[in-house]
Amino acid sequence: MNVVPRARSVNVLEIAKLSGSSKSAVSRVIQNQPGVAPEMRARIQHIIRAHHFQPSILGRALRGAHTGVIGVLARFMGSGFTAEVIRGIDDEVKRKGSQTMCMLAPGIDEYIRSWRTLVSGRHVDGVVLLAPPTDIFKYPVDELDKPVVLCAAEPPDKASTWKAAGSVVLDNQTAMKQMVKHLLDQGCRRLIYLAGQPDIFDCQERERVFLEAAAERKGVRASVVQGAWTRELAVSVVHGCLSARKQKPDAILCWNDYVAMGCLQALSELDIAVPEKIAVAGWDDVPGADHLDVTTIRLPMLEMGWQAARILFQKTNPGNVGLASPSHVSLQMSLQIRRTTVRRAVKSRA
Amino acid sequence: MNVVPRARSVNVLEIAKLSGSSKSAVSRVIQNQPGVAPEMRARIQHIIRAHHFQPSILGRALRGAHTGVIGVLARFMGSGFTAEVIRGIDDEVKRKGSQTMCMLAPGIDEYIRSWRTLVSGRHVDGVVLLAPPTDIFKYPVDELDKPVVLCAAEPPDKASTWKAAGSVVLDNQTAMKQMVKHLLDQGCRRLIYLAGQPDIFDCQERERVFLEAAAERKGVRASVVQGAWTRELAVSVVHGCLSARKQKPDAILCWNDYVAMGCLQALSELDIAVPEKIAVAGWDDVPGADHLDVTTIRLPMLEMGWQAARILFQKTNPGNVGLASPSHVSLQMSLQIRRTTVRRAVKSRA
DNA sequence: CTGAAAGCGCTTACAG
DNA sequence: CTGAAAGCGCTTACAG
Repeated sequence: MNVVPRARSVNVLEIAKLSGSSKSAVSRVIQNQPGVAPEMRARIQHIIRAHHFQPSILGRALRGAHTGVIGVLARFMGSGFTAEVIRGIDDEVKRKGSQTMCMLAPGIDEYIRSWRTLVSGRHVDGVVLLAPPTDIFKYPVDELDKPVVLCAAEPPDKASTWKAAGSVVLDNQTAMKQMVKHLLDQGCRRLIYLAGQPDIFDCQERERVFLEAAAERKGVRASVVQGAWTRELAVSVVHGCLSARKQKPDAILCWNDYVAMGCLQALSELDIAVPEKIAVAGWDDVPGADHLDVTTIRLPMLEMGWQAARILFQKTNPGNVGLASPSHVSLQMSLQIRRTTVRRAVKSRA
Repeated sequence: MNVVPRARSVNVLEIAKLSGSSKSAVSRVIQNQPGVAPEMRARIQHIIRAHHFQPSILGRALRGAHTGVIGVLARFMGSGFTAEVIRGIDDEVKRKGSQTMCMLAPGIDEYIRSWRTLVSGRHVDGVVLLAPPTDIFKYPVDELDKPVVLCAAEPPDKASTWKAAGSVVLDNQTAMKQMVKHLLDQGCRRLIYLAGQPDIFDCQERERVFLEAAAERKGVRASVVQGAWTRELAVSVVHGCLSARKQKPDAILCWNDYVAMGCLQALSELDIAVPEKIAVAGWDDVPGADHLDVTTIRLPMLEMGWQAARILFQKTNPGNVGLASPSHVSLQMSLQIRRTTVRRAVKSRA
């Protein structure tokens, strides 16, 4: 196959020739390094601008230098969560003059592969792992030479090679306690939790703290139901769940808002009054959840992204000593009380 | 700054040494090219597997060869549209054994910059431009050496340098005609269209075909209202719009479903019955639109992504002559009739 | 301050 | 079939 002659854009050598200097000088100017006479520096800068010259990231990357590109690895695009956190990361990355590159990798094998593509290919200065599959922690991280920040996940073993990674996590425990307290305050005593996929860190943690929070109060029955991962699955799971149990639950807490929608649909089909007979709550506060008046937990998705990018930059440029800000952040979520759980007299809706 | 000694992973030269051959042979094996003795080929393959060797995309890219990476440029992550189309692209790209890299670039300048990062950096074999700002067509495309496929956009001038680009567009005209016909069938005669951002191709086109479709029937008043780009803006725009007009509209068509939610909220605050007084329709069929029972237009987002990736591969590998499939595709959308527009007796909801 | 040279990891004519 | 060599675009010791 003959190689198509490529419309070559200008490169360092040409800039050097045009300015009557050398590649070295041009490179130093590009990076704002000393060692170039002021007049020559000005001349080179002029030529660079005149030709809209942008140094190739490839050459730079191959050489092992900074690329000005930050990688983000995510599993799914389906949820608003991924999209919104990426937006937060990108905000902050752009503010620093860098660019974001995202890759999608649902399964653990693809995840590892994409990670290698990004990192060992030296495309990027660092990587944000966004809600990685929990199996990721079985792989060592230290053989990789680029900084890593975890988003919505934490290594199980603090002593592992992962301890060098930064992290931004959600305080699931506090939020779940608030949620459970609210449901109990509404008079609910038989709680069901429709849990999410088991290979997601937040899902695991929420399931656990749900049971813990419910166990703190006497006379409360709490159980976890698996399999309702999507809205469609939730419909049939709720149907099955309610027909199988003698004693109906009086509250169903869902791992996300879409599942809550499926739950509401099933209850509507069964003619079960919400919230009178069964209270329903979701998680995430997706767009539309307020319009549907579903009680939920609001996630600070944008801030999660900002923090992740901030920490990554801190690791990427250790030069900026200054006031070292934390590399591990835990963010609070906020309970949004709406119609689907308010059973008491005081239905205060601001 | 001293360079941290990087944990070098194995490279072509090492594989060559280990197998007792040369870089050339290894490279040929990697690419399944002829010119290597069967036994040597087997030996090299064995070593490659044993060391989990993955050739660096950088070296390959720098040399101008295929990288197995497809670039996607998008403006926003906010809407489900972007996320879902990317998912479709990624599906198809993975099926071909390649990987997807996405970049976000809201404004035209960032868009151009990211495009150059992707293409002139030779990171990618080709690029999908997802709902680009319409200003993009002012920039020539032929100086770039990588294939391009447009998603949800078409160059205004078929004779421009853009004619080499593939495209997947939505048939806005047909869908809009169906929507307007449906509203007229429901007895509506005074239509308002809440239009989207003017630098988006689909928004421009839908605005135009809305007026065309309404003009086809006598006795129909149709007007376009600008500024209701988001759900929040929609609330105040609808308030303003209804207080300003003597004759109220009897149907409000919104450029997307979130805006329709804002519209419904405003009407609810004004105690205006939907659909009896005013019918409301959205566009996109986002998750939750069915639960809210909003009439809308469903977009084949996943298929849009599949098609874009298919066309791009066709351009990337012109070798696969076979049956050349089309490089320009127009996809149909489907009208979803729901509660917010059904004013006639026959309220058939399947 | 200045620039020639080596090298990052690959692929591809080219000569043997 | 086989391998040495050049080169993609950059950065960085190194010598002047």
